[in-house]
Amino acid sequence: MTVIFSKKCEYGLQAVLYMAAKESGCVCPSEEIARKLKIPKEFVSKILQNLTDSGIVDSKKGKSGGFMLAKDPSKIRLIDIVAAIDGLDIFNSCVLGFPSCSPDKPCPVHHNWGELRSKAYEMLASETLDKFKEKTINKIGKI
Amino acid sequence: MTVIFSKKCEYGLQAVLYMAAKESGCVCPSEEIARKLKIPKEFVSKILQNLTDSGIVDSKKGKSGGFMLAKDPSKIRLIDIVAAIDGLDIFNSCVLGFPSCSPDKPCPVHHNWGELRSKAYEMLASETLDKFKEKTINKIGKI
DNA sequence: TCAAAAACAGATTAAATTGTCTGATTAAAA
DNA sequence: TTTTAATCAGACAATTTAATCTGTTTTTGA
Ligand code: SF4
Ligand code: SF4
Repeated sequence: MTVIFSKKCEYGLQAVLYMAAKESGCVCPSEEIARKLKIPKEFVSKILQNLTDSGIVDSKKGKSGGFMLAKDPSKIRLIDIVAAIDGLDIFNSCVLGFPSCSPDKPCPVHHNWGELRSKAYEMLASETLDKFKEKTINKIGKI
Repeated sequence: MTVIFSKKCEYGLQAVLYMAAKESGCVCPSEEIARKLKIPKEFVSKILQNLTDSGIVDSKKGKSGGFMLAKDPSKIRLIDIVAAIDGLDIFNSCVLGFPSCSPDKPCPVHHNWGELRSKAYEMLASETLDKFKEKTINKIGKI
């Protein structure tokens, strides 16, 4: 059951939050991330490779290599990860699945849903990763 | 790309809204619903059979048969359809996909997301189908 | 009575998503 | 210099979801 984001996106968000909670610049191998978040290693590795292409994370090959954030946490928002993985189409789509949403043909829940979409976007766009550090540590456990 | 609900659920919601927009008690064959909503006939038929089992719609077999609402539109809420098809688990799940959500281990967006979930639930639970008639007609076209 | 049109049941296929594997390349450390 | 541990690329497998098909039963209306 999908809430909003694909598994790929959920794992990507979790992984990036995890990295942001560590000392800045420190290198995390995908094995560590997978173990801490209890998600498949190869999968998270693939996802982080994607995010590397998107310029959100950086990677270091070879022994004692791994992934790290490409920018300062204060420069990364959750919505950036969502945009890179799932895209931003959800924020223009209808909950009821009606095609061609337009203001002159509003669906039955248009007003409410439009507002919720905006709030959700705002939630993901207004704060940067550095704001989440403590809560991430509390949620995931010791880092 | 799933917004929140599965295709099954989206189609179910649309079909029920469609039926509620017609004169009460009138019979809609799945072919008509599929044509008007531009969704696969066999699929919507399956979904309405499910909703029949759930007691939300009723069916009439044989020639000039079809589906109809089992109760008065003022007795049906959108959340009832969601509950019957996708279930209500989304309203207890985390957007970030973290397991075991609990108040003492809130995830980084706990407060915001909790509020959005409640608002979404409210949107689907507070009004009954009869309130949506006009808007549905405007959205789907002449009925 | 009988042909047509519908729901219904259940099997099957198709597509998308999720997860795994293999091997190549790279770089650090022993 | 060689071993080890990592990313990376791309194929592959498994699972879930979406959609279709086949046939049966039921009912109406010609
Ligand atoms: S106008 Fe209606 S159909 Fe379009 S997104 Fe808003 S709620 Fe959905
Ligand atoms: S507490 Fe955190 S993890 Fe749990 S549902 Fe709320 S936001 Fe998600």
